[in-house]
Amino acid sequence: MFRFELLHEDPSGARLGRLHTPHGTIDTPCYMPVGTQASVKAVTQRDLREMDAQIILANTYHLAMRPGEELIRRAGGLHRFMNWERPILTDSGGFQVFSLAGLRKVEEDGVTFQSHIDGTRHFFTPERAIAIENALGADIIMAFDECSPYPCDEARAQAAAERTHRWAARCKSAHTREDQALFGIVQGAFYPRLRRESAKALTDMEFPGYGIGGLSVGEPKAVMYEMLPIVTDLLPREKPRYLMGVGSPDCLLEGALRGVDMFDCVLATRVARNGTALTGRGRLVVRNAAHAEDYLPLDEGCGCYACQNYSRAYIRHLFKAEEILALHLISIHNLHFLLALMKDARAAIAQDRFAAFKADFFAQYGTDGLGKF
RNA sequence: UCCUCAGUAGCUCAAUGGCAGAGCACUCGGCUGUUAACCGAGUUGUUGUAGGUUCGAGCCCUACCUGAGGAG
Repeated sequence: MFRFELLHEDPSGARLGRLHTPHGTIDTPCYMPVGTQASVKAVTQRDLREMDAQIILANTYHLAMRPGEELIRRAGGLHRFMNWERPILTDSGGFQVFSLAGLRKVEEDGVTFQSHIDGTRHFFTPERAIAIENALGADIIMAFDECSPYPCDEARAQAAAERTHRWAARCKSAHTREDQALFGIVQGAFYPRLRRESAKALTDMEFPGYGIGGLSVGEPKAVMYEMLPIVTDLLPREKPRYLMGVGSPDCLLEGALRGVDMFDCVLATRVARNGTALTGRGRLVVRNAAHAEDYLPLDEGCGCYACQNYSRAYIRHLFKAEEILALHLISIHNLHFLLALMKDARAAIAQDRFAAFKADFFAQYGTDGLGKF
């Protein structure tokens, strides 16, 4: 049921592909909006359909804590529960174990941690994570991994990567639904040797797709860009690669250039709620006083609902007045911006002009992939 | 006309006679597999006015100004 078609490779190294899932197809490279708790914050599923989002994310850890995977199973699965008939990908909760710094203990069998909601103690294992993901019913599910921090010494990074491999094998054994594609996750922190070993170990397990994890955890972008080709060169060409948690406009293009097919990121929706719009000319902090009487749309030439109907001055007013509509409008714009950017990127790849497309984008965006000229 | 109370940052208010502060507002910065409509930083003063006491006054004394309440 799950199939990846590699349609074309641009001279730059960027790939054009198509993912087939039980709930529809996804053109790659793609940006996936994040709906951690079965909701992409501040927008409706109708908004997501209108901006042509082909797939969204949800999170295993959050949904297991609340409302609980059994409730969602009884509700008919995640798609039906949240009224999203297109593909869904669930993250395993491995990253939450890493980011919820509060009481947690990582052992070979699994991870003991406290819920950030009510402090109750829980034990997640690879088997438990997969059981939850099976209950939720997403089209693509992620293996339960151990994400290393930055910086991280080599011995610790190696231990985490090797444990991630053993857990990946356990996830594969525990996985029961053939209509869900289970992706393994490459770790290895910032050590080329560990990244290569991780890519190889997971490739040997033959997953239908591969996540690249443990990046964008505080390291300089140059370091992330250095790690990417080391991994993508070793992963099987005909399988999709998903760079987890990455999604600033510049990183999307730099990632695609290095052979990444899928991205997800909370950045677009988070900065939106904090008053910043992503535009072709860089980030626009629309909450700033400079826009009090700025009657241009957030991004000139943008076709999104917010830009077609409202000015920066109005949206800034809404933001300063703490009107919830501000968060809705900027979120719609930012998501639309990244989805449209990837659509344009795909068109460029199809015509073998991705390198020029990227150069043109950065010339307008006012930065290179490292965040400055 | 008299009595009482109160005047401190844009607002609401702190500050045993000993470096004039907080919250909010405002300004700016940050945000990358969401513990985030969040976090951080910064600007703002003839302490109502004029005198006096004191080594030193936002604070004590005098007069005046303004506001609120009360009496007539």
